[in-house]
Order: sequence, then C-alpha cells, then structure tokens
Amino acid sequence: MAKNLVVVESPAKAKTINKFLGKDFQVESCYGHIKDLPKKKMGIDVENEFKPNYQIIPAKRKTVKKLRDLSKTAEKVYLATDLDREGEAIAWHLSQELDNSKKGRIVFNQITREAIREAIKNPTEINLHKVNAQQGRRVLDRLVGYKISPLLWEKVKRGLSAGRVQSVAVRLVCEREKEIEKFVQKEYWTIVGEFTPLAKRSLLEAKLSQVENKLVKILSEKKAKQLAEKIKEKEYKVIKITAEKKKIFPFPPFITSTLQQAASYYLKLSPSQTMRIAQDLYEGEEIGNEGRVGLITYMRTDSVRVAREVQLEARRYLEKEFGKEFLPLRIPRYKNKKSSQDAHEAIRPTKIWRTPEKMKPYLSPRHLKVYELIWRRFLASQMEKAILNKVTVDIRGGKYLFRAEGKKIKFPGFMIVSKERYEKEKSLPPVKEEEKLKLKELTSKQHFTEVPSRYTEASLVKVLEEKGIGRPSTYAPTISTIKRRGYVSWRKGKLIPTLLAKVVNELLVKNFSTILDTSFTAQMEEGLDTVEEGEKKWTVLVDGFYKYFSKDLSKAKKKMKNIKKEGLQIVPTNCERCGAKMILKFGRYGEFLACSNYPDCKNTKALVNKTGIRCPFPDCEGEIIERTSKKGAIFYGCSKFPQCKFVSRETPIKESCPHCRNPYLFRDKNGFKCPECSAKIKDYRIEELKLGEIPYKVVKKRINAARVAG
DNA sequence: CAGTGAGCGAGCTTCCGCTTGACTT
Repeated sequence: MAKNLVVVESPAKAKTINKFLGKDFQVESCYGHIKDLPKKKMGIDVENEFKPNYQIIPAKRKTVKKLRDLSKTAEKVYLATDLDREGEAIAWHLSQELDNSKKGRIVFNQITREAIREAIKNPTEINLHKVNAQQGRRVLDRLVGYKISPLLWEKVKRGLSAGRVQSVAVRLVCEREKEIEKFVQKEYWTIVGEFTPLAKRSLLEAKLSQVENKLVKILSEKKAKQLAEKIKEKEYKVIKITAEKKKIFPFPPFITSTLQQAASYYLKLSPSQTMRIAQDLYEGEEIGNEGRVGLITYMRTDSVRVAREVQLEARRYLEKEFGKEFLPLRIPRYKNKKSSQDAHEAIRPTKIWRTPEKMKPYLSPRHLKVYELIWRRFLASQMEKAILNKVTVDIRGGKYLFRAEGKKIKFPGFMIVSKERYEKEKSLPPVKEEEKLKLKELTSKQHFTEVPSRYTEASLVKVLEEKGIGRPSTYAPTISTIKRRGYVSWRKGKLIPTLLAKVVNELLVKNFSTILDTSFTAQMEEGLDTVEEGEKKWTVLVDGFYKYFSKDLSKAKKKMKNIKKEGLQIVPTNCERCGAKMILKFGRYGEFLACSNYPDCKNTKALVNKTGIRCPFPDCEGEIIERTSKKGAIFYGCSKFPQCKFVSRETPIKESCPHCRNPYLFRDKNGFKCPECSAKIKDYRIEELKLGEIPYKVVKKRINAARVAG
C-alpha cells in the first residue's frame, strides 16, 4: 500500500518524526525554502502590483524532483513545514510543485508523539494571509537591497551592499564608535573609613555617604583632600542596621540570541561557532548503545516555551537530585517577546538525565561546554529563586554619615546549578545598633568613568534581537556579511567600523533615513501583521513603502555625493607630479590616496597607520605599522615586509622596556608587560595611544609603471 | 586556537530568510 508523505524543513526533524509515525508514513525534508526570487535580477514587476517571479532555487532542483516523484505515488501529502510566516510560504511553494490532489497543511510547535499525531488528525488549508505577509517581507527586502546596493557601486565602490538588516547593524557599530570618540574620561573620588569596634578586633570598612544630610559627590583630588582633612571626628556610633531580602530569579531557557551571548561571554565563542556546535548537538551524536540521538532541541528559535511534559520531567529530576525545596511551587512560565513567531520550543536538552558528566565521553571539549551551558541554563530555569540577605550599616559621627553594605546568600536555589546571575557574598563584622566605633583610618580612592565598550559579535546580536531586527537564522550570517563587505574590522573580539563603513553609513543615513532607523523593521512588522490578519493587501503595504522609497532613490541618484569620483579630502597632501590635491578613495585592496586630477594624472600612494615604533628584530631598519588582514582582523607588522616577517596581534605601546630595552610594550591588566623579557611593569605612567589618534600618514610612494599601449 | 600582508580607478557585484551538504545552477 502507498505511504503517506510528510514534508518538514529539517532532516533531523524528519528522522525524529519518522519514528513517531510508523510504517504508513514517509517523512522527508525540503531543507528550507525551495523557491525564491532570481539571484541575478530584481524579479519583481513593480508596474504590475509588484508581482514576484518565484523560481525553484537552482541548488534545490534535485530535492524538489525527489519530493515531486514521491508525491505522485503517495496516498496523501502532509505539508508539515514550520508554523511561522516563512514556513507557511514554504508550504505554499511545495503545494505548487508537488503532484498530488490530496494535500493537507499540518502544524505543531513541539516535537512530541502526542503533538504530531494530533496534527495529523487535523489537517487544514494553507493560510494565504500568512503567505502574503511573507511575500510582502520578501519583496520589500529585495527592493531595498537590490536598489540601494547598485547605487553604492556607482557612488562608492563596486561590490558593496545595503539592506534593511545589515545597514542598521553597521549603523549601530558606527554610532557606538562615535560615542567612544567623543567620550571624555572623568575622575571621581570616594572616601573610605576603617572603623574598629571598641570591644573586638575586627575591622569595618564604610564609605562616606552624607555630610550634613547631603549626598557626597567628589570630583577632584583637591576636593577629596579638603574633605578628608576636615573629618576630625573620631567617635562614631552605629545608628541604623537595615536588613532586606532580595529575590533573584533564574534566567529563562535559551533562545538563539541568548545562547550566542552566553557562549560568547563564558566560552569566548563567536555566534557562528556557537551555531555550528549547536547544530551538531541538534543533529545528534553516537551515544553508547542508544545510537545517534539529538541532544538538544532546535537551535534557531525565538521562543522560551517548554513542553509541559518536559517541565514535569525536570521537576521529577530536580526533586530526586536536590530535594523539594529547590522546586518552585508553581511551574514557571516565561514570557515571549511580542515579535516571537514561536514555531519552536526554547533551546533545551532533549533528555535531562543526559547530564554533562554522562555525555563527556561522547563529545569534544567545546561541544561538551556548550551542552553544559544549555543543560544548566534549562535546569536552573525550572528551579526555585535564590534569596539574598542584604545588610546596610549606617555609622554617624557629628555631621558625617558612613555606610557599609554586606550581602549573604540565604538560600541558593537555582544557583547550585547555574552560576549565571550569581552575586558575590560580602560579609561584615558583627555590629549592633547603638554600638560605638572608632575611626582608625581614612583613605581616599580615585575612580574613573569608563569609556563605552565596542560591540562584540554577540552584543551586537543582542541589540538587533531587542529591536526585532533580523531572525535567529540570520544573526550570525549578518555579522559575516558586514565583515565580508569590509564594513567592520575586529580586534580581540570587538567590532570596529572601517572608514568605508563610516562613509557609507553617513550617505545612507542622509539619503534613506527611514530605512536606516532602528524602528523601521518594527514598523514593517506591524504592517505585516495587518496583512496576516487579512486586513490589508500585501501589495498595498509594499506600495505605501515604495512610494516614498522610490522618491528617496531618485533623489539620491542625483544628489548623493560620488566618492568614487570626488574621493574624500581628509589628508592634506598635494600630488608631487602635478601639484593637485590628493584625495582618499576606496579600492579593491582598501583605502589609497589618488590624485584628484585622475584620469589625467594617475599618481597613487598607499595609506598606512604608523605607530612610530621601530621594528624589534635585530638589524631591521623597519617600523611597526598597523595592518588589516584580507579577512579584516587588525594586526601589527613590520614596514619592511616581506623582507622582515615581524608580526604581533596585540597593540604595541610606544615605550621601551626599562629592563631589556625592547622598543615597545603591551597593555597588561594592571599596567604593561614586555613581550621580550616578560617583565611586568606597573606604576609606569604611559600615555596610551587611543585608537583614532594614530594619524593617517603617507609612508610610501608608489610609482606607476607606464603602461605600454598595444 | 588560529593566526599573517605589499596590489588599487574593476572582472557585473547586491537583499533577507528558510535549511544543510558539496560535479551539476
């Protein structure tokens, strides 16, 4: 007898569902989208209600043929793609390409035997409103990307790109850099008193908090000294002890963005490395005599939802392992963001009893660490909150009020499983109210406000996710794209906008302010919601957008500055051949200086970031200069390359080592260290070269060989 | 734990969102 055909998106999912459905069913995978707009053309008929020209994706022809052949002989076809917008569109494309009169759409958002069987019993029709919302999204993105990108080829550099998601990502990186550039470090001071209880020997440290009932703020060393000298008072009294309980709740289970952040923070993995490893865990490993089993649920998700039966299983496990007091009374329910499409569960272990310890023999160290992160986060999310005891001690003497704060964990709750959200304990010596104290010593401490830090890949993903820009399947690829296009370089895991990014960003913000706004996607989503509700035609939505977009576009074509021709005038140099100004341009291999008289004068010069530090290699006359690898990583090398092969990944500081006379030092935690004799140098005042202060300087002249015609 | 380059005015580039293998478009 012919089997029923079930089509899902992922092959690992197909395998699992196959086990649930038995021999009357054949479950196959379509590997995501099967149809799309053509790659080399716009593929949208703007004049004719934006009619999209969907084609089978060339690389998917084989897959589609296989599914079509299977559908011909199948008893019935079930389209079981994901229940979100993209999944509905895939089902719609499949229904166009598969050959069977009995086609039904089925949906489920958790992969359990019950959920699948229930879905099979209740097939429905494809939701065309949802499909239309997807078409609106697809067409809008294509218009934005394929109209603005060619404009950048014309105005700035070939091969550049722009898009609803990537251009906002680049903008965020650029704006953070602006904040860093304009940041002015400010100092502030605190005064700390050491008190001794009269009876015992212990010491109590407390910070000066108020003078004459006014909060203390000290902004200079002078003020700190003046104030400290005024405090003549030696006799103090504990006037108040306040104890309060603080509840600390566990984090919800992981979704894609939070997994990427945690793996970045704790394991120093990039979002793409994290996803690669999570994919392996999802597809499964050979576990003892179990064969190949998936260790975690699907890793591209925006939902914190967990199947009820799994929560109950977790509670049984927790009660057995740790006891009843570690279970919350109520089964926790975490809330999704409004923008969540909720097609998959949260990222969690498929079986809780597969502890990291038990999985150790089967996993690589990295895989094990990511698994452990997921396992612990999930388990903790099902546990009781932690309770902290916070104590505040107020000490008064005359008009001066000092304050000390202590923290103690009263009940660890979820913290015995996960150290995330852990707070360090700080104990205070036992004192009583009314107790008399003596001020033994007074010290003032200098502090500085901290410069905002650059984005890491994961923290950029976090902001994108918060603003609803991009989807779980695109966070990591978006970062790769802006790297590949030369919009960001990176050093020690931090993203730095290139000059190219700053220039392109300024042009885009000026000419396409609506699309470059971080709220643009949210507004688009609102529109798509009305399409999904059937309240608006998708073509009307796109038309509303296209009306002003095409105006912006034609205006930009005329008015946008042409960097390709005019260049950037940031370096005041004249051409030594014809005397004209030299201007900066973006070439195939990065920035270079070109004569503004081009094409009459073809003189060019290279641009190099100098450090002013001589090369440390013996007998080398070179200088250390900043370089960027082909991929975009920043490093330091010798100007005499390739004769001299000196390289360093760390930023050298122009100050020679007092011990071995090496010409430069590296930053260290509390000062500097010498790479040669590994001496640690503290108390050594060195003005650090701030990024951006390194001036662009011309170090090399390049003579163009005359081209012989013919 | 992998990492690291000189060029240069163009070879036809580009979007976002699903999903994994990989002669094939």
